[in-house]
Amino acid sequence: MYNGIINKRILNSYISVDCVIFGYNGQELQVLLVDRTLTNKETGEPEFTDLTLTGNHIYEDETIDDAAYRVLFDLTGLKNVFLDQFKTFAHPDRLKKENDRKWLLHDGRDPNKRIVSIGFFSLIATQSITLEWKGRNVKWVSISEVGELAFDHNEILNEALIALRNKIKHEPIGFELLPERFSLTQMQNVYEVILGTELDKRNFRKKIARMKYLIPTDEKQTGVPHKPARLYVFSREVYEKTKKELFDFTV
Amino acid sequence: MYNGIINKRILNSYISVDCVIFGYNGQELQVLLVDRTLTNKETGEPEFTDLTLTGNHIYEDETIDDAAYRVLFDLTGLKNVFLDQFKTFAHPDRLKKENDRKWLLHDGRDPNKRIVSIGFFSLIATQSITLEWKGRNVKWVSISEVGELAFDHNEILNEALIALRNKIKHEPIGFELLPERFSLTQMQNVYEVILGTELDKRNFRKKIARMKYLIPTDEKQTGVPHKPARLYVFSREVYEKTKKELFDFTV
DNA sequence: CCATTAAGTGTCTCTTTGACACTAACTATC
DNA sequence: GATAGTTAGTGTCAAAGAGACACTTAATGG
Repeated sequence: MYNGIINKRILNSYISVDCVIFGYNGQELQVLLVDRTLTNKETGEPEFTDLTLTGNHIYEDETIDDAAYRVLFDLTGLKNVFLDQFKTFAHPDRLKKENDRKWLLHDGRDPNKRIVSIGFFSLIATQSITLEWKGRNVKWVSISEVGELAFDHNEILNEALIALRNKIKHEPIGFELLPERFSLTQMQNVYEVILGTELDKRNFRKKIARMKYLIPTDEKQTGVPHKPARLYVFSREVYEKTKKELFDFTV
Repeated sequence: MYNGIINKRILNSYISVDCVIFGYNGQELQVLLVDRTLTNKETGEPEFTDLTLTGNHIYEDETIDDAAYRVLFDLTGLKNVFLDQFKTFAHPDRLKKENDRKWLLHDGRDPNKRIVSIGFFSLIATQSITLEWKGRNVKWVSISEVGELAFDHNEILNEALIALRNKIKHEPIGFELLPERFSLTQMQNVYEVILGTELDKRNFRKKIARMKYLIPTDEKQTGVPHKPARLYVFSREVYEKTKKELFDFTV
């Protein structure tokens, strides 16, 4: 709602992108977080530690998408990554947590300066990366185990999850979290952890049998102590050909 | 894709909201545009004229949503308006059209300064407003008749349309474009013009008969030269109660 | 070779979709 | 006040999709 405003100075702000990077470890949906530890300049003792999403400022000559791809590339070394701009955050108080103020001061930044952040979410196959980012520690954290994050990053993460859930209901993006070749059980698990539902195996397979862009290969799992699953690949070409505007206005 | 960058100066920018305001005149989907005419300071002659979306800068103490509601309120006088933040635009060249440069110079603004714009779309019942906005001319233009707009506003409008089409497939927002009491035929027309499809009257009614939040009233149309239609109202309470997470991952 | 484990498969019922055509109720005009 | 014009409102059938449900198969490990 329109609540009125206090002063009429026009907001002039740095612009950053924040990327919510989702991964899947075979069991759970995870998110990649940066471990931020502030050491006291005099004593060298760690003063506080917490976790943030990964983000960076946008440069002057750069598009928003380029900035997001750059953040992802710096962090993961990957270039062709699924990325979706889902929402922009600019609440006047979004950097006002005590630790955040300390951190910004430590970085030489003005903790009273508002920063607008454009939120992206990304899906990556966790097998494909090694973690290192500008000397900071990054780690995978299961969605269910994410505690309090810096800034407004809990809000950004929640909105990203909502966007992800909505998107996966209508577009085939689950495979982005899986290796190039994957089994249908893996795919089903991805849907289950994202949507938080249990799905019936046979019904799930009936459903995706209609999706012609999931192509069975001759390959099977190896080294598993049970019947090995057939592996599938996602065909973007087939997908682009077969997708149509679907008319469902459910709800 | 990540194309590299030319300089590494951090983007510092004004932030604006741009609102794509959709309306419905009983026949077509329309959008509210501002007629921008630049008059030569010396001769008083109009130098050029074009159309823009409605937008404004965000103030320092204001949330993004507040700014968007403020823009809408200033333009329409309406306070409880459907509003949806759909995408943020900040391409480095987005203000680089010739007329835009002239316009910015005329306003005393730096035409080389990049401005980040947060895009919203809004649905309003056109009957409910009278048009006046800061002395400028605003007018309804049918979607099919929108020509070239200022800045990157064609792109913003296109993205807004995509967002609107996606949203109306899954959430009951069509009534936002209609008077408080509306007929089912009106509702069907709204879906048809937004989705660009023809719908079967009986099937449409079967479908929305399941939507318990469309409540028939005792009232009927008057003054129409044919059988008068029953009027319905949308019940937000019923909607909030009956909506559930639907599990459809079609496509 | 036996136990364990996950893969893979079919049927039935119920709901939803989509195609299709006539009667009802009001106004305007003659 | 009869008639023409116009849109409202309604039901059925066939095809497709959703959802519930249980057994056999193929690998490994001991």
